[in-house]
Amino acid sequence: MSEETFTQRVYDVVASIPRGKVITYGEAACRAGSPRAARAVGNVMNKNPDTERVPCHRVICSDGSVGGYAFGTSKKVALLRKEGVEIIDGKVHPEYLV
DNA sequence: GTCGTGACTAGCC
DNA sequence: CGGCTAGCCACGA
Repeated sequence: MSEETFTQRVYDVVASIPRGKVITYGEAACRAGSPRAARAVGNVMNKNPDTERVPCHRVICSDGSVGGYAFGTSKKVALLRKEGVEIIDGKVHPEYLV
């Protein structure tokens, strides 16, 4: 149970993000147990095999930019907007952060 | 055990 | 405001 790796932990954290909200890679990394592993989180998301189970599109950069997406940043933005997240100039409003 | 990789972050010019 | 550098972490080969 507690043998979960950082990767497994990230999936759980991202999956716990409420719809219509987003968090930064640093925040996800912090919840995963490594506040400095924002980059590692990105790696996990990129390898994320279950995008439907893990809404990796709800993870954005700390500066508000959408960041990247395995299916294309454009797709990520479209999904966020559908969830109710307002994005301007490619940047998500900080109030949407959980 | 070592190296390379990447959807990051913060600081500096 | 915009671009670049250096530092950071976890995973696979």
